[in-house]
Amino acid sequence: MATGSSDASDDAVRRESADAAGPSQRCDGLAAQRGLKDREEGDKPKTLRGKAKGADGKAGSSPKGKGGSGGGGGGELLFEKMLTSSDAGGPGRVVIPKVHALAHFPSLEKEREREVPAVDTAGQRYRLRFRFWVNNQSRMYVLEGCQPDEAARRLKAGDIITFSRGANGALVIGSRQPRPGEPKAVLVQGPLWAAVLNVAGELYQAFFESREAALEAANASGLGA
DNA sequence: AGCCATGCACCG
DNA sequence: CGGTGCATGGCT
Repeated sequence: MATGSSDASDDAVRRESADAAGPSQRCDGLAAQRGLKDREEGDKPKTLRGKAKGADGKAGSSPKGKGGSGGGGGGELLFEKMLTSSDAGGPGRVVIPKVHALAHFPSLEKEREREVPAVDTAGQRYRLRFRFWVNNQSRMYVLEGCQPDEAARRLKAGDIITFSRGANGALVIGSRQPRPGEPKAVLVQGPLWAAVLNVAGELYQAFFESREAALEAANASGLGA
């Protein structure tokens, strides 16, 4: 494969989808994000991968042993997801990315739905339903019954919901705010373009209102070419 | 080719 | 009229 060189430009510029009718929230400024590097299977800008272990998010490279977190104090982080407006808005249905659904939730090979007991970090217990919808020739996995938790935590689109496994194996739900500088792309509405910029040797992600502007900035920063 | 966000039709 | 389940479309 001869890809190689200018991968950056293609990967760097990606369009954010517009949410038809909504409060016109313009991004006139510049949202910067440091440290882009998650890249594994099907990763979406909206799906954040948890690499932080129990303590603060120190960017350490862990050699893949599962129990890395070891004693942390709270539980082993399974994955987290930034809530979309669909996740947070209505009936409390949270779409679970397939890879995580298959990895961390009970298999639905035979059942169409499965009850998943869960506890939040405050000790409140919830009864969630893990199920799937048929979509095209595949499946879409959804966690239902999240509304109480979303309400209790005042979760809105752009907030991050975390799924951990407690010591007893129970599913633990938590949430956190995106750290400053973390992409809140889901909150941005309207047709925007993003570019990865090289600013003084540090990588940033910036959003623009036109593809041209994004490309121009990318070129200027030295990553476009 | 596939995923997922979201709209919406249908059914209670 | 509200919610479930689905289909479509945008994006990777």
